[in-house]
Amino acid sequence: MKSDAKFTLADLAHLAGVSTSTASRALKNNPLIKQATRDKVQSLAREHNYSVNAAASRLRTQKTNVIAVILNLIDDTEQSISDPFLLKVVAELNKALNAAGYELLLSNSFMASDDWANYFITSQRADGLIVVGQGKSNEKIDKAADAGVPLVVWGEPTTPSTYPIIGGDNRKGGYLATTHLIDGGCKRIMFLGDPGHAEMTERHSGYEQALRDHGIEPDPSLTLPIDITSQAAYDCINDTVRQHGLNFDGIVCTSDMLALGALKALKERYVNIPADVSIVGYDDITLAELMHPSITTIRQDTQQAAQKMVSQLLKQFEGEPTQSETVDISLRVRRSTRAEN
Amino acid sequence: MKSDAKFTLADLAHLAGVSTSTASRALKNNPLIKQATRDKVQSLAREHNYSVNAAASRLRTQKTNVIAVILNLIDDTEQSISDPFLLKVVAELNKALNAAGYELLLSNSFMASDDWANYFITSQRADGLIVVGQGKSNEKIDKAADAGVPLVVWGEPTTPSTYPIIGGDNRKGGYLATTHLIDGGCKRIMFLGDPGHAEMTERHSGYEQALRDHGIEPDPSLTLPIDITSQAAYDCINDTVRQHGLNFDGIVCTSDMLALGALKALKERYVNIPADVSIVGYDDITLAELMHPSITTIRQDTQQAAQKMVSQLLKQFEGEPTQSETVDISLRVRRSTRAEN
DNA sequence: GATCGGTTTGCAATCGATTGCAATAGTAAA
DNA sequence: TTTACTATTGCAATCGATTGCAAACCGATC
Repeated sequence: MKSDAKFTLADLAHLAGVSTSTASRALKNNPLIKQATRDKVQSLAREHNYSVNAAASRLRTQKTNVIAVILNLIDDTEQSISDPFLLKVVAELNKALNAAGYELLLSNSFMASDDWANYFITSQRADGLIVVGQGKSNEKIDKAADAGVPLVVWGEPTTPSTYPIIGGDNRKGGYLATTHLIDGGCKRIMFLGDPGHAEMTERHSGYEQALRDHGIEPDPSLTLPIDITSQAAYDCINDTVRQHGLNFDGIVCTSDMLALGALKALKERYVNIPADVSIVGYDDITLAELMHPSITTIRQDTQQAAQKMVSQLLKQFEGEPTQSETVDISLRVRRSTRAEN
Repeated sequence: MKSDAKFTLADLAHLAGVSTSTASRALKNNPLIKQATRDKVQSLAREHNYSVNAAASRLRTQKTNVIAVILNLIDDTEQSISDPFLLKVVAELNKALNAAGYELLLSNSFMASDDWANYFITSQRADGLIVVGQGKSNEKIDKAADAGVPLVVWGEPTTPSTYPIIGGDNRKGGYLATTHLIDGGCKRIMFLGDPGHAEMTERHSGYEQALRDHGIEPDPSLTLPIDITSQAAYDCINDTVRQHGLNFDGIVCTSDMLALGALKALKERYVNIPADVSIVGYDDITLAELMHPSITTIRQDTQQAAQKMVSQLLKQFEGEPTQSETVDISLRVRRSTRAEN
């Protein structure tokens, strides 16, 4: 179409026969401006494909309308990047942010400099941060928060913090999963996850609580600390079975990806799921339902999560107080666990 | 830490006892400036956590160093957003872009206005676009390209276009997959995919070619057009088997997600994979290996893809000519297909 | 000491939109 | 016709960094 020299507000104003101030106000429907003038300017703008220069606008208003979303990956595990759950969260965030008039700048903890406050905020690249995943240390997050950066985290909501943390009720999740296995008749239930994560620690507490509530003393040897990748789960199950035989009849996994890895290892050994071993996953990724058997799991409402995160972030812009919040979780019973006895 | 009023280049320059011009040049290691001055300014900058105001810089230089990545989803299928493959591509793009000094603004075809040129480029939100997925119509892409937007697409590379398209050799992929099934003894091979996609059409051509090359006349009734979601594949296989029985012994799927859906449907009917029916997927997502049986698939090198896309985009900034490119693909043989006869 | 070539630095304009405040137009009342 | 307001509009400064061009500086040479 057209690709003339750039068409600025000044040009538009000139065409409309008004000043740039009027044009600017007219474009944003400022009631100071007469309706007729507004209509005229707006239609000319449309006609000439005018669009506000974001750089100039940001400079002047000191507002970017951009939120940086940081995937706070643990190591260079790569794997974590392919966890569908994280990406579902990002997709939902994208939606929620757009609905609120913000754009999403994607980043991750390897890429971004360590000084988030400076890199994103001081430099006016974004107005706030959403950190997906607490990681094993809160150092960078705390540093940014201390510097006054508007900030929300997806993680374990009960973690003491100066910023709001949104997440599922992980203790309850662990409890639900474990109880479900017990109800299905499991006696020796394994826990698979990375205790370095606050979320996982909580799930583990729920797990132990459930056992005790049902008169089972937790056996520490059944808690296996591993990275949250399916490969790690696969290897871990293989090792365990090789060394101790099938000394468990249920597994609580801290993510569906782990469940998939465990499932694979067991199937290859012709262990019947769920008859011999029942498995519960976490997150309810799409794949959970597609597996054979489909995987019983704890679903976290990612849409609600995204909305809460965005809302808590916006509150900070308004100077309102914020707080950590819990999103709904629920047990999705499928075929990888036995029906209640 | 500190949260004084903002610290600008002027402040920095003042501290260093130089002008802003000198300070600006010193920061970017401009050889015009004496080394000693550069060092001084730079160390002061570090000391005071100075960081360039991106908005101001962008306004002045007319360069944002941001690339918008648009997930060009078909409908509001939602599903497509959860396809791990697309997200893997985005992750790789993020890496490649960062390496080239760019940031990634994430968007999708529902969110962004229809006028990409205006919304992203004219408004100085980004310097260029990377569109992931051709979608069923090239309308928006063509429109943006016509407007002179630097642009790269992930799609079918042989599509005639004025912009570079990066993608696997889809015809070859379809051919490889089909040939592999034939080699394994399959006689009646089904093709599952959405013919609305240019990529899928090519894969289908490869499929037909392979059949003919092996003396099999393609049976049109074995080509089933479906949306690219596992649910669609699941339903489709169920319908087919219900209506016609198991009138096929191999399936070429245009994505691993489809393969998963098909696999599930067949397993539920106690069809033995691969003995009764062999399945080949496409994309080699992480899950492909974790399934039981693991899924034979066509792997597309996403890292290479991302690098090529970024490189083709940068070329446009340099005014150099560009061209569509093909990325490596390869057959990953796993357990969902029979060994060669 | 004046001149010259090269090295460093600073001046001032510029990118485009926004907004506080002043100015003008418009209307009704006096 | 003035006055008194109110409804509209415009002026000009501002956001912070960048850069073409001119100026200042430096040591060396004549």
